[in-house]
Amino acid sequence: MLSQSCKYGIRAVIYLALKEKEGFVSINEISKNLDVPFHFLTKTLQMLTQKKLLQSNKGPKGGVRLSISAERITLMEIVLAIDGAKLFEQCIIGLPGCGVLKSCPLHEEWTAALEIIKRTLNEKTLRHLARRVIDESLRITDLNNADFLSALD
Amino acid sequence: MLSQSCKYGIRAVIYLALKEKEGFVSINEISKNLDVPFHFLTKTLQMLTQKKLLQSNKGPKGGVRLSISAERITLMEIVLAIDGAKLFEQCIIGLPGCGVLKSCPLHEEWTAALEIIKRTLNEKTLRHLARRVIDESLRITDLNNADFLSALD
DNA sequence: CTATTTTAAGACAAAGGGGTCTTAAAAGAA
DNA sequence: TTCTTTTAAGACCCCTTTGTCTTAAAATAG
Repeated sequence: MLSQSCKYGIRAVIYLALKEKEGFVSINEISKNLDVPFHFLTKTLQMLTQKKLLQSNKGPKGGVRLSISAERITLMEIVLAIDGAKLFEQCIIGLPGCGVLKSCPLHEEWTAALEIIKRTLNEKTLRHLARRVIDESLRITDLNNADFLSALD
Repeated sequence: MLSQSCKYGIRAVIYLALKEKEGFVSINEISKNLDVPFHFLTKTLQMLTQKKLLQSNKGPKGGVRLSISAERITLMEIVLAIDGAKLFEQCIIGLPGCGVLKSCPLHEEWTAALEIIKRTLNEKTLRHLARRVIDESLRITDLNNADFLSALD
């Protein structure tokens, strides 16, 4: 469904949304708290930086941060930046031109499921998700957010 | 979403449902009509044979056929036989234990989309899909079914 | 029995994703 | 300036998926 890169990336930007007020956050901190491979995460976040969704700074006090407010970034923007649009364009059984030319026998149902997914990704902003993590104590880490959540503010 | 193997497999079993009355169909015929790599398809269909969804026979007049009537085989059975259940068990952002332990902030929406997909796969039988291909002239090949459809009966 | 047709099985190659490691470059701290 | 911290970039490896090819085994046809 989503690539590993994209999964890590989503969790990282929610993390950044949670720490929005703190400015630049080092990728090292993110990778440790989310238990995600450092260099691999670095590449993914680089993509987001190149697409202007993040800003980065080198050196001490450097790191990455959201380039605009968390409520103005949707999940769809993150997914498109990392995985591209192919997920939303492919026929479930791989027929080229399905939906344009004659469709496959699952086209209708697959389109309906995709619509839910697309709507969710378009509607949910990083602010929404960060708020859920705090208010409903949902999580973005393997175990518990407790360690870094308690240090928020 | 679905593996290439699974996509080929689904198209092949719909093909077999269309030719249900004709008994054993050679994999060579299927691979040519669907434009799918022969040896690769063979392995996938072998899996379906091992899981008793297909029957196979060697030699002249041999090939594969559905082991039971097309209306008694759901798409879900095909997908589970080829790709397994992992698609339905994984968290959209890869958190282990999501839904069991504390959930991720997308759990609710992802579950809803998955439900549509699961319901479709469980409800649609090979008979349904074959009928759609005929009645609504939908397709399971890259171009057009015309060549083998016209030779049905 | 022999030859042919077909699936079964397994070795192998190619490509991509995931992940690690090393080096470069930039920025701040001393 | 010099050292340290951090992102940037790229080489490299491993594993899985996809796909090809070869050989074996079974079944039919003659």
